[in-house]
Amino acid sequence: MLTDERHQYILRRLNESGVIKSVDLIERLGCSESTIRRDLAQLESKGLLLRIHGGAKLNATFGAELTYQEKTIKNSQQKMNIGRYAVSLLEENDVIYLDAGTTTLEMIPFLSNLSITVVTNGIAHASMLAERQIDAYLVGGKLKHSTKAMVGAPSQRSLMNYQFTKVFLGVDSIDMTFGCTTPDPEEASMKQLAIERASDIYFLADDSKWNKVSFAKICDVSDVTFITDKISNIHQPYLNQTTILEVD
Amino acid sequence: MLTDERHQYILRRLNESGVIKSVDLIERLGCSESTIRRDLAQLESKGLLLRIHGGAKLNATFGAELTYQEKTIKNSQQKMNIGRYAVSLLEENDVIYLDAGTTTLEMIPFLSNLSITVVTNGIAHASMLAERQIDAYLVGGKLKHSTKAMVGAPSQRSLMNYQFTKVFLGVDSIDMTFGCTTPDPEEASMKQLAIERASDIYFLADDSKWNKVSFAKICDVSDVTFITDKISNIHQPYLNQTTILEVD
DNA sequence: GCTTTATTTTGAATGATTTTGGTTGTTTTT
DNA sequence: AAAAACAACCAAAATCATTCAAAATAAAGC
Repeated sequence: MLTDERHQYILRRLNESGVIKSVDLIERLGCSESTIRRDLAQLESKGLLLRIHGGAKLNATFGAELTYQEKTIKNSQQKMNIGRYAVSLLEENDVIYLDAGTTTLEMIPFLSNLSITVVTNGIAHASMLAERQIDAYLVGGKLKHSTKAMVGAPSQRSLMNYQFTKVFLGVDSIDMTFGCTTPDPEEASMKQLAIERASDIYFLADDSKWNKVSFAKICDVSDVTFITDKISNIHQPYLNQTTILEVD
Repeated sequence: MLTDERHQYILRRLNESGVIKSVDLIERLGCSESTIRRDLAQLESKGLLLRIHGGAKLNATFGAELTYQEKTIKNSQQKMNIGRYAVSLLEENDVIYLDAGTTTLEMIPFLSNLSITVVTNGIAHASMLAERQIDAYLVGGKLKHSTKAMVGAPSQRSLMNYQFTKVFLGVDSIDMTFGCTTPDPEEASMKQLAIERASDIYFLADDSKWNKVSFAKICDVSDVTFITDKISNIHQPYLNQTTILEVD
């Protein structure tokens, strides 16, 4: 990984979130503590960020927005944690399905050097997998512009050619009574089909997804396993009805 | 491989991803470290990129915001002309196949606002088509890392679901007696299959592709129509045996 | 046409420079 | 006081600029 790539990643991450931990950068970028420390020192000397104990934060000129940013930071760090945890569930020679979506995208940096095969319906996912030289198959079909995902009948037919050991899906909304839902019915169909093609189904969901309902139903909460954080926010009844893996 | 071909490839990769590693270029272009270094130095002196330790990045003045089209103007007038000409052949409601590869990529900027449907096996193509909100279908199958193209048996099966009005293909080498050839047999198979699925077949080829031979044969020169420039460089016998459209 | 002679391009070798990951011991936080 | 994070340093690795000879290409002459 190039120095400039790291710098850009750090700044991007910082801009969308406001704060970043060194340990997260070390793990996510896959380089040593020294390197990250040097990166942060260099960026600070250019006035692009302020170092704090344990990481760095945005230059204080944007002070007013900090509260909003602190929210988004959590989301993006959360997603990374969820991604890492999801990958830790994998075993040698697994064949997994990676649903299109930003949360599942966070799994890919952790997939390098594992002997697994990935099937996905996300263009961004495919591109990232190719760059990291991970064995991957892409589901064919109609390209959905807004999410760069493959959906529709041909995609579903294409998906039926495969059988998976584990399936990782993103989801928009989770509700105890209405189940898992998402705005686009065609995406919901794809997810349903994937669910039928493996026994281990994982939904990746940060805490913003809970207690909401969208248009199209995917499945009931009792059918799958959730990988999430902030289990404290989740209403008690969920815990009895579903399997929830908490990411620390 | 010609100097200009390398330069164009470097700039294209740069436009796609923003940064590029020297080692990647060495491996992909199959030439020595010195050559790549010289290339990068030359392109930097023209102000087309900025060298960084380990590779190069986009010139900040070009910025990420410049459209693909604008950047291409500086880089490769030739291929852009070929792309524009190819698009001028399209009619309302055409269903076309766009082969993966850098030359066919040049068609996409001109496709906006046409009511056509595109099928492709290139990840980069799909991404670009989605950004421009062009109706597109992606062929499923195995992802080839180096070219980000879909190849192999599942892709071929996937391709057989479609029928096209026009097919646009890239090609590595053209020779009057050996026909059209390309280094990877699997890519050759994909092209062959596409050829069978339409009556109007166009090969996009700048003048560096002529009078060369690669490993895997696609078809004879008499079977297809070529879109090219610099017709003066092309040996006379070609003109009798094939259809060649010259781009001005 | 063919051969010989410049010119350009390329790849390898050298040593200088930069980047990197680990180690040390110190400082900060809990 | 223990754990985590830190800065400073060092040696190994990667990348770099420079040089030079071989190879490929173009030009000139026959």
